[in-house]
Amino acid sequence: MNVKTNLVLENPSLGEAFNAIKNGFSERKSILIVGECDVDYIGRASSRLESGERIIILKPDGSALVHRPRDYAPVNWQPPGALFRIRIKDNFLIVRVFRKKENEVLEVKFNHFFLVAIFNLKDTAEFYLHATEKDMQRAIMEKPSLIEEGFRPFSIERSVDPGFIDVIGRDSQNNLIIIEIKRNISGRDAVLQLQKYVNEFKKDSSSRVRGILVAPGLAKGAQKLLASLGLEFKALSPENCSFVLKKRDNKKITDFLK
Amino acid sequence: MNVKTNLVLENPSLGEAFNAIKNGFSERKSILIVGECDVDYIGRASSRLESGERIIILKPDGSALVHRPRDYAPVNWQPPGALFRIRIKDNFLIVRVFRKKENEVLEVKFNHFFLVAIFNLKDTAEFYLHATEKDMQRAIMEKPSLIEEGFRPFSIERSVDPGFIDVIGRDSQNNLIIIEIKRNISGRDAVLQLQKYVNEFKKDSSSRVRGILVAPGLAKGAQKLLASLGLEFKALSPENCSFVLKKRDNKKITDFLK
DNA sequence: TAATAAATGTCGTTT
DNA sequence: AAACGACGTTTATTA
Repeated sequence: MNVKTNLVLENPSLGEAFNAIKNGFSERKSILIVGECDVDYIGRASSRLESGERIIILKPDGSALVHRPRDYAPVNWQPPGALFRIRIKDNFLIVRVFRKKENEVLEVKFNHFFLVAIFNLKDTAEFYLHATEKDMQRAIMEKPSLIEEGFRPFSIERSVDPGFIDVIGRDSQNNLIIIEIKRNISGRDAVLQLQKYVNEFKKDSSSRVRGILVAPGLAKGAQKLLASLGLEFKALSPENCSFVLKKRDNKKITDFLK
Repeated sequence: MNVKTNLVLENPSLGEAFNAIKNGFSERKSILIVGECDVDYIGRASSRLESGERIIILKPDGSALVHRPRDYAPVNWQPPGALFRIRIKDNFLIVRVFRKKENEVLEVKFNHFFLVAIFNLKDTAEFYLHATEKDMQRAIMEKPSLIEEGFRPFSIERSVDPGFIDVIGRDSQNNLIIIEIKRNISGRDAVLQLQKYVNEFKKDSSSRVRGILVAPGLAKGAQKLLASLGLEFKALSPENCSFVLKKRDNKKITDFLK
C-alpha cells in the first residue's frame, strides 16, 4: 500500500488534524500547521504566549518553530533533537515538544486549524556561504598587499595563549605584524582581543610588534581605544576578499544587485 | 465584494501561484510557500543554495524565511522591513526580497509548488517571558537574603562609567556590595565586567568594596580569575527567582515538566 | 564534555 | 542614526 507523500488539509477538524500530525511524526515528515493556539515554554527561562493565529513548523530532525505573523525570529522554538508528542484534552489539540536532557518543554495548544500540511521534503542540496572570516584570511594570504605593500604573511591561525591569531607576518622593515580579522564593523571588543595577542607577542619578541585590526569598518568608540593602545586599523571588506578569491560568481555582484 | 480571507492552493500551477502570492503582497497577508527552489543571497555575506524542497514564509512586516527540512535556523532570510517583488522568467517564479538601505538581496527561484497558502493571521496577544535577568534583579530586591543574611540593597541599575550595575547595597558590616547578575552560567567576561564596576567604585569609596557575581553557575576557567581578583560568587538560578516572585504559575513547574 | 569565538547574528535601549 | 549589550541567543570549533 502506498502512502500518499504529501497531505494538505484545509480547515481540518480536531480529529483530522490529530491523525495527520500523528502520522507525520511517525513517518518523520515535515509538518506545517496554521491555526489559533497558545504557547507555554519552560526551560532556561519560561514564557507564556496568549492565544493568537500562528504558523508552526515541526521538522523531521526534531526542531520546532512557532512563528507569529511578524518578526524574523520565532516567538518560541526548540532546536533539533527534541521529541514530539500529541494529545487531545478538553477539545484542544496539544503538541508537546521537549528535550529531556536540557529539561526544556514547549507546549502548543490549538483550538482551531486553518491548515495542516504534511510533506516529505527532499533537500540534499549544497549550501555555499561566501566571504566569511575564513575567506578573508585566505584572501590576505593570497594577496598580502591587501594589508600593505611589502607585507609577508607566514602563518595562519597561530595558537597563542589567549586564543588564535588570524594572520602573522612581517612588514618590509621586518617588524612583526599581528592581524586580527573581523568580517563586521568592529568595536572595542575586537580591539581588546587584538591587544591581548599583541601583548603576548611583545613579551617574547625583541623586535617591534605591530597589531593591525582588519575589518570593513571600525566603530567610532573603538577608534580612540585603538589609537591609545598603539594599534592600527586596515579597512577590508569581505566583498573585496570574495573578489580576490574569484569565488565562482557566474553573475557579477553588481548585476545581481542591479 | 468580499475577498476570501484565506487561500490554500495545493500543487498550483506557476500562474496560479503567481496571482496568489502577488495578491498576498498587496493585501499584506502572511504567505506560506512549499516547493522546489534555489536561493541566492547577496549582502553582508553572499550565499548560494542549490535546488531543493523548502518551506518559505513571507510575513506582512517584510520579514522572510527560507527553511530547509532540518535545523532550527532558516538557511536564508531577511529581517523585517524588506520589500517583496515577484516575477516570472523562463518558466521560473522568482520571489525577490530586498532591503535597499542595507543593500541586501534575497532571491528565491521556484520551479514547482506543493503548496501556496495565504493567511490573514490575527495575533495581538501578549508574550510573557519570565525569569529574565531583570526578574532576578527584582527577586533580590524583594528578598535580599538570596545574596546573604544582612544584605541591604539600596539601588537598582545604578549608572557608572562602564555601564549599569545591577544591584548595589551594603552588608552587615556596612561594606559596599556591587552585584552583577547573569541568568546563565557565567564566564570570564562576566567576571571582568564585575571587576570594572568594582574598580570604578573603589576609586570613589573609602570603605571596603565587595564584588559579587550572581549567576546559576560559574565556568571552571572563570573561577581562578574571580579568586585572583578578590571577587565573590553567589549561585542563584532564575528558577529560584521566579519562585520568589510568585509568578502567576497556575501549574507547578514540576507538573508541567512531568 | 566544556569552553571559546563567530554570526548575513537579531533585538532592544541609549546616546 | 550609531553604538552597546543581552539573548531561552544558536552554532561551530577546539582544548
